[in-house]
Amino acid sequence: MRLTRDRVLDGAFAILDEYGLGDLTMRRLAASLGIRAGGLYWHFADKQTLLAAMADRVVADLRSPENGDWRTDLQGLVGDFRGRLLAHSDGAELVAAGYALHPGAGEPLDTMIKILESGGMEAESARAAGTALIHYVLGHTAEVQAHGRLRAAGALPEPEDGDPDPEATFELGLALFLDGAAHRIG
Amino acid sequence: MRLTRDRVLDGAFAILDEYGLGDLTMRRLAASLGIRAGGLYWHFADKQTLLAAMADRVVADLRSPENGDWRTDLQGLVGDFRGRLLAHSDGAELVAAGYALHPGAGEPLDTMIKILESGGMEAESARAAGTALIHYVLGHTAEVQAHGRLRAAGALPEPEDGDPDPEATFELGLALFLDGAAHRIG
DNA sequence: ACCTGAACACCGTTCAAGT
DNA sequence: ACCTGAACACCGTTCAAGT
Repeated sequence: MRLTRDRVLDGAFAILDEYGLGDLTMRRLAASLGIRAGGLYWHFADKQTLLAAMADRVVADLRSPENGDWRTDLQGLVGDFRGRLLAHSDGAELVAAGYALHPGAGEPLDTMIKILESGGMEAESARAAGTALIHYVLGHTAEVQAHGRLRAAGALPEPEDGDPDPEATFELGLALFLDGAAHRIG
Repeated sequence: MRLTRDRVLDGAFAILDEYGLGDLTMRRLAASLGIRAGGLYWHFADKQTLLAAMADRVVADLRSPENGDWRTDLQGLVGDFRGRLLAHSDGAELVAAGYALHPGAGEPLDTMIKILESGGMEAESARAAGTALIHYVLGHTAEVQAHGRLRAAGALPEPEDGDPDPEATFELGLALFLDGAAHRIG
């Protein structure tokens, strides 16, 4: 059976989730699909385009809630966004890399801006706040996933009882951010 | 003359600043130093170790101000940190990559925590706040530098008059963050 | 101690040619 | 339209051997 862009992406995610971003090579992907590396270039212009398409799929169709309470809405969106990143190995790194290409990256930023504006925040502040929030989520999640990878490889010790829970740390940082936004809204 | 670790690092920064992180290869670096690629492995265990040493040098000896006003101190530290990243091409990406290895990365995080605690913030909140702030600075700066690189390569249009100034956006996001911290301090 | 020479096991990408 | 075969121009890393 001939391949489609979608089936190539399916194969790419299979390798990503089983072996990680570092082992996702064009030659390996091609082999897993039963073709030669050169054949992939009929479906995607280059590797960067393929990775961008993967990033797009990871964050596609994020729910854009409409409860009226901006804080709850934003919290829900961030949780959904973060959940998508965590659903794939190196998901945050993948999305962060694609993020540099098409600046806005559309999906999460625009919705965040809308939510903040609906809460009464001025346009330019809302853009800055949304950008900051996305950088925070991407950075924190990428670090969590990187540590998980290193730990699995034995390059990092197992977490001890004393050290901070990443989940709790994330929520604390998010709360801090939301407090800042609330202060700006007034 | 025989090489030292320091002179290898000098050569690495020369390539980084002139050609970018993507062109910083072991073979290219060796050639610029007048040796073969294999010779580099006497000075550094592998490329990752070399990059980590570069990242350490970028953020080495950050000033840790002590004015008493936590907000001014933190703003100064962040400005210094960000300045260091901007001083080298792809500086933010370099430091962010090294950041995943030794989690705390020492330098900026510990100082931030101290400043926040001196302002009266509880320990766990201070750690979360510092982590969030570093992710924000790294993420925002990496994006600014990536756009600069893409623009230089003609892959991104020149900035128009209407669109937001990255510097102003950064300051807005930082102010928002500081407001959140102030709220938590009470 | 510091580096060469040469190899090993890979990469991404291109492109004429096949079907 | 979709892919092969084969090449091009690279990578990081290892390691016996040289000086």
